[in-house]
Amino acid sequence: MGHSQADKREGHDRIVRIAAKRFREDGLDRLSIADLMNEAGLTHGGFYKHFDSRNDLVLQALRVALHESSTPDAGRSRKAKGTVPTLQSVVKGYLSKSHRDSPGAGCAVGALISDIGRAGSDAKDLYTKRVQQNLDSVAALIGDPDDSADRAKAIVVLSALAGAIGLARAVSDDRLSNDILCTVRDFLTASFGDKSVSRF
Amino acid sequence: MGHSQADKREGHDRIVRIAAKRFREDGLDRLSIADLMNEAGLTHGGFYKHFDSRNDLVLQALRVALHESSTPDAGRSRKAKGTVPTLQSVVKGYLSKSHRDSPGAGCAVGALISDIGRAGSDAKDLYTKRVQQNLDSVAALIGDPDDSADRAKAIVVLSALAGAIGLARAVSDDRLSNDILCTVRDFLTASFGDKSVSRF
DNA sequence: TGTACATCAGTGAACGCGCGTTCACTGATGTAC
DNA sequence: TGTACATCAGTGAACGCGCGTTCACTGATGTAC
Repeated sequence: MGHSQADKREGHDRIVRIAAKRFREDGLDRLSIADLMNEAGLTHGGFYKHFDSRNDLVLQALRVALHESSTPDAGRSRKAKGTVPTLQSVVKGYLSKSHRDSPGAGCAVGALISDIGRAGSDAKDLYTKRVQQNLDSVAALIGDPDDSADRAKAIVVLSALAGAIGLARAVSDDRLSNDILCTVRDFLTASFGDKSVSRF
Repeated sequence: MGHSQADKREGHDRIVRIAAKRFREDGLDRLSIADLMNEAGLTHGGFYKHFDSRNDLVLQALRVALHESSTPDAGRSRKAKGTVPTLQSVVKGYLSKSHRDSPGAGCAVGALISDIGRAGSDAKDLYTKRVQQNLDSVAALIGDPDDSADRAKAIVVLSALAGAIGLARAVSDDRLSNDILCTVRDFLTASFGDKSVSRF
């Protein structure tokens, strides 16, 4: 338990990273400061040496969660992360069982979709920027990010991805959950996967 | 403030309906029993004459929320509700601004998608049944609910609807929010709207 | 139809608990000389 | 290089508050005679 400046930065980062994970798993409301600090190996009193308030933490952790899960990477396997992403590889990773079962390490746009609708405007703004960036990335994978038809396709892809991962996580029937993952994955790769053969 | 059996039933229904609305607006965690009873015109102590516990309320209200928002109707305008639903009319209602802006009166599958993933198995089971029913309804609108290709299309439609309404609510940029609504609406009606010209 | 009585929906004070936040304190860190 | 001192990350008790839940009580309802 050091007291140096480097120790503080390290502790701060650890707290934020844990929160970024827990928020994606449990939503923005359920994580208590005592639990968080305990998980970080600290006591709850020190929290305010790092953050102005709980809401300050939410914003910082949300920023980190959104950052470490930029869509083209979220859910992709470690192996796939070294390679050049394609729409196929992104969709395959996003709608994988491992991504479904590890929301804390996955895409915050998908994991927090209902929560952000009820959150403050600062959180919504952060989220919105990430969605815009994701639309750009996906549009670039499909074709030309400046082409409005490709942007439209990207909107459809993002909506289908977010809806499918959410439904797959919500549903208690394993067969149905897997079915949602596979069906939407196959549909998106078939419809948008190949730049030259897009049917939309 | 009557004390008759009819009064009790009426009060019970009122409490559950208010909860069903508030849960869709604010999620399953934020509604307090005191607030709920107050909104129903009662005092908090009487709550346990109606429910075993808060979780009992959650389950009853979830059941009602899921029931009064079976997908083919959720979000459809009052005018449209009298007519025979088509995929077009359902999609149009679901991805309308009025549905986006009134989650408390809309589809619980969309409004609670993140929340149910973190809820208990009873809640997940109720939700899952509704999703299955919605898949059947949508598959019937597209073609044959027993045909696996039409079922696959229904899965895509439901995922896109849930993702689009969630994103449209989460995003703070009005232009983007409207764009998501319109783009996904146009895509779904163009791709699945006409039974004879489906391209998937 | 009228009376006596059991039931029970609704009331509001009270409970223990966990929450976010504050604060006086400790002791390692980093700096000035 | 060694010493004195200011800083400040981390500690843990304490705060007020709102939560879900319990309970003794009230008085209208519904029933038995």
